[in-house]
Amino acid sequence: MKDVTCPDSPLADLCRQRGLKLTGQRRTIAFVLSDSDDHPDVEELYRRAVAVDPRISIATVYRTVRLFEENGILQRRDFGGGRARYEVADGEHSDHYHLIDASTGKVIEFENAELNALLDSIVREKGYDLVTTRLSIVGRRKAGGED
Amino acid sequence: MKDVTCPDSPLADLCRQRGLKLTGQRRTIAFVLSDSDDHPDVEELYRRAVAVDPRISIATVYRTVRLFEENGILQRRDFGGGRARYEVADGEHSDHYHLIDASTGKVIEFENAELNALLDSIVREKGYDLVTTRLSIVGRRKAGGED
DNA sequence: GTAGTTGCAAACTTTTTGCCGCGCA
DNA sequence: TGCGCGGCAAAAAGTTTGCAACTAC
Repeated sequence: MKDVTCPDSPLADLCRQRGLKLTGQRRTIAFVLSDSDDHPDVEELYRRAVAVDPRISIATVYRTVRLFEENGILQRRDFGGGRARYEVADGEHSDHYHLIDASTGKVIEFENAELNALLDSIVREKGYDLVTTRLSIVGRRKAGGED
Repeated sequence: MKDVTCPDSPLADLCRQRGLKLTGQRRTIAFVLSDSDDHPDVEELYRRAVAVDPRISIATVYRTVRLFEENGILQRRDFGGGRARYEVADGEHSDHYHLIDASTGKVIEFENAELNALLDSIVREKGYDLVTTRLSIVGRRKAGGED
């Protein structure tokens, strides 16, 4: 009995496109991920997935997250703090970066074309083609800034 | 009996300057670190330290590395691969970045003034003061490059 | 029908911690 | 001499895996 606990999602489609079996658990995890615009770690992902369908174990979340990463569906990020965090890989080219608030740990995403170009030229000059950039800037809110 | 297993080192001095007790183990670890220009993880550090003085436990390496980090002597880096890696913090301002060879995993350090300036202005524009930058670029050696 | 997937619990890996004797300042 | 440090081994925290049952295709 195919007992659908949650609807399809863009990530579920991607999953099919890559020829991966779309099990109930994967559909759920894909749904949760499609619905997230932050950078959850595995435990947080597990919490959200269980809220949708309690028949998911954390081992499955780990396995799925790894599978999705290997298939270019997810990207692993490391913001310090010991646990891996994940976000949807937005195709080859909307490179974005992370500004981390030093006091709150909050992650702010941003893009910057000039930065893209500069990084590209630096790497090229050293004889490499740019594959991925991982940039996190830790910053402290300037005195006089709004709360 | 003060039984010196290894000489003082720039990091040992720094250690004293911060008012930290300079024990034999710390001197050894400081020595090993001063002597390293790569990015060892704790286990590698432990291996190198034990080679100098076998009376060191891995717990001490963990404790020392954390202590040094808290005192701005070391910086923790995350190149993926699960374990934290460390390098000597070169004072406030010789910010440098890492280019990681996608095929070999080799880490190439570089500096770039233009990049420093651009990052600084980006962060400032968002109302923050730059504290630290963590930038790793993964690149693949261009076809036709030397080996 | 079958190969691939899941849940569970146990194993593993990396890092932290409690306790007590010891060494640095 | 006193307070903090280090060794040891056990515990925590995060992640992976073996196995038998199950499910998508």
